[in-house]
Amino acid sequence: MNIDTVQFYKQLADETRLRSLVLMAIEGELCVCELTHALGVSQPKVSRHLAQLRENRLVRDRRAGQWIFYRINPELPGWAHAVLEATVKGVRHREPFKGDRKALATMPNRPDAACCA
Amino acid sequence: MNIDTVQFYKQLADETRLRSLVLMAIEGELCVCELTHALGVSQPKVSRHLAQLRENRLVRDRRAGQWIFYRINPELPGWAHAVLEATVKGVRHREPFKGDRKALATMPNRPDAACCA
DNA sequence: ACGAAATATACGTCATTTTATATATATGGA
DNA sequence: TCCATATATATAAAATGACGTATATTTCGT
Repeated sequence: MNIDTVQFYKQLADETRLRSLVLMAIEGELCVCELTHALGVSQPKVSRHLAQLRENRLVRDRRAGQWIFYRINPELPGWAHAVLEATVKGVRHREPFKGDRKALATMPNRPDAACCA
Repeated sequence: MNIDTVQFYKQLADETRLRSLVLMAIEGELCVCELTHALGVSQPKVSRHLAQLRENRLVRDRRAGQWIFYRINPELPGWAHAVLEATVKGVRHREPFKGDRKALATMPNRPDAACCA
């Protein structure tokens, strides 16, 4: 797959998008409400940033009933995957990324991506 | 070394800065006039972006006579180096990065970083 | 000390990006 | 059909970022 390098990095250059990407890279598919809860930001804010990630093809979405699950686009070029992997390794034990996973883990009534396929 | 992740990616999210970083990652130390020539942009533009990279500690500078040589900061955290390496591997054979190296190679009166130490 | 070359900074302006708030759309269940 | 939940979009204001042009600073050679 092809991708503009600067545009790719512009997507990583925002806290909301970066935290969403790191969380998806670690946890796999996540729906908007899970991301909203994990990051502790407003729903429109998450939604807008996810739309931007989708437009730039960093992520893909899938509707499952009332939920829409987002995941890292598996068709990203190899170097982009490598960049994301290196980032995750480097920052996953730092804040706010660490706290995001904790908040996600304690979320009540969490929809299960696997069961809604 | 410590670095803010979003701030790091903001530095990569601009064409002039990204081209400069990729060129430095491949060629090693470069002075402002070499970057100006290679990228084909104005001197103040290059200088301003290099200053920003220095302020965010992505690069270090070294004065050698009338020239100031910039290089990737070797003290960047490992994951940041990995990100840069992956990027270089992925984009070095694409434009404009490929052309930047060609323009640098054909630059007349190029100062030699090694001889000016 | 003076001029030339290399580099840095200041200023005003324009374009892009992000945000909050409000509202619209879509889905599922009663 | 009606309501609740999940998600998306519109709008306008605010913040941020990049740019060209002009000028300042530093260093070297004479």
